[in-house]
Amino acid sequence: MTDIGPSNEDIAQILEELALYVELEGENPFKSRAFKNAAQTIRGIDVSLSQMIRQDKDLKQFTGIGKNIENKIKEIIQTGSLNKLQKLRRKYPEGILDIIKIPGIGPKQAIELCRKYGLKTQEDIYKFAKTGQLRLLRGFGEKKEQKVISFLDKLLSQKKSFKLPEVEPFVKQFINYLKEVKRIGDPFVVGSFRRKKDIIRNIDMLFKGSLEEVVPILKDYALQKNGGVIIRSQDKVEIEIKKKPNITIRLIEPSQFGIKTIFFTGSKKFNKELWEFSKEKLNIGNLWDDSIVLNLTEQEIFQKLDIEFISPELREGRGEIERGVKKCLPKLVEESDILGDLHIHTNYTDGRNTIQEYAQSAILKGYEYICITDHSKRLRMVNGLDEKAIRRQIEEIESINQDIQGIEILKGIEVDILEDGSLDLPNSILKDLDIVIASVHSKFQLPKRSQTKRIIRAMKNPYVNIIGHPTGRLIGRREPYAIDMDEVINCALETGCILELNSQPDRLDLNDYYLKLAKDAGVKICINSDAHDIHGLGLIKYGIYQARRGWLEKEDIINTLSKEEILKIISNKRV
DNA sequence: GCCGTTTTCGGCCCGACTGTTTTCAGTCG
Repeated sequence: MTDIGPSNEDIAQILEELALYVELEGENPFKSRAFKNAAQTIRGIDVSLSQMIRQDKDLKQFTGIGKNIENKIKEIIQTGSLNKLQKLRRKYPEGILDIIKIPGIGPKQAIELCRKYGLKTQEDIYKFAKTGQLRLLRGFGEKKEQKVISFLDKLLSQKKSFKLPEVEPFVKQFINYLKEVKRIGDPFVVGSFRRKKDIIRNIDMLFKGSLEEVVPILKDYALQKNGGVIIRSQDKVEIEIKKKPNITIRLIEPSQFGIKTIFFTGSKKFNKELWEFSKEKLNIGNLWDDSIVLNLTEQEIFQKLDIEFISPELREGRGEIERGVKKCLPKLVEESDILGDLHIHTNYTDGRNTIQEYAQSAILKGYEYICITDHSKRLRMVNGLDEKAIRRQIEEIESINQDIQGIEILKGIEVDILEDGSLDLPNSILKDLDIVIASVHSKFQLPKRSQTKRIIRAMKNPYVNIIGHPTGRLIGRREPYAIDMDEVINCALETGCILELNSQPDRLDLNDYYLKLAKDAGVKICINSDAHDIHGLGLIKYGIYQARRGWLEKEDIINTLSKEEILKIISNKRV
């Protein structure tokens, strides 16, 4: 029997939901955090927990999973859910977890809004706020009401959306189900998922097959997931599963598979440009429906158009067709080009593994080097390091380096950029580190002018090598802070500062658009995992996706270079 | 909840910010 049980991501989501309810219950806050930590750990594990349980393997080997959570995971895998969670869901109004997601409203106020005022969904809150009633409540006022309104204005107007890593396991499992269990021929994912966009609203898939053949299989699958199937037309079926993106399945004539693959991979803008191009090039009316492309594969169609094959990640209408015609598309970076990770948090601060453990994992990943970059002292909440602690860490790294084979551990820091652009640590300590990442972790609301000045001042410090997550966005939760990216890019070029592509799934910062801007200007990028445990090193793959969308080649990225070459670049800036 | 352990229970994430409750609770990073 093929694995159709809960994926690790599913389990992580259930534990996260539990964490929220535990918070609502007002239980020991550390309990809630334990569930969140476990969820985070599980996201990073690349073996299926369902499989591990079947093989009777011990889950307690993972940090953050003890006896209790292990039992909960077993229950999730065996029953698809958690009794405790079901009870809690019944205890509170359905929308309460969405209410907590509104910035400025926490568990205490969410409960009060529900219990006292009967506001049970985000829509309820929105209406209440719009009529000026929210500001009258205890703990609210005009400003807070406005904040709530502007957040919900944006959120309620858009369709449900998902981060790529959230849907990846779901899609994989679905394909596996079709191939292994049902032996459906060649399910093929297209659309934004194939283009590896950071946000996915819908999964598009192509099948060769007939409605009669496919629908019962899809219904069977949807049933197992408590979802439904909608037949939209003779060649289009949609699967709806709660808390997952819809899957749109299109049934394609085998002779048209190639051209439909291009069409449904998109993007719209790319399609329009390709369509225009084909009209002239091949002297045809409609590329999507012309006999000239029948029975051709996607590759063959590009050949026919005399265009170099354009990777799906590039198909956004940003000049890729023109470059394809000239046969000079970028040779996009691959994960195997990456030789090391330069942004890692250990248990000195908010990371969950030791330097030693990271080193071992990095060796297994085939890295030549890693750089340890814990937080600086201002971030007290995570035990940010002061000079003394850094000295201690430097000593430990040097001692490990003496004993360890096959990898070099570099000494670094992720130092906070303070409000005025000065740094949270003096140069006297920064100069003793191999790599300094400087990041903004506070005062996100500064006006554009001041925020830009702040970052530029940091970049001009000779010891700052990399600007961490340069726009500070948290996908779906926090907008990027206001900065003049042109100015930042220019300054990076002038100072030799490197911009980070942070691979955390909710950051992916810089985004694809800015990456291309930076690349075109000649600014170097560093793709980092920002790992908080050893499994987090694997997140680099999402950074790679984004890098490819941003046209990046191996040459644009510093951590494709050897350690010696990187250190040379850094010492150049310090002169 | 988990972890580490001097194996049985105490420590774990604490301080700044916000808006308004005027002396602080709730929220956030």
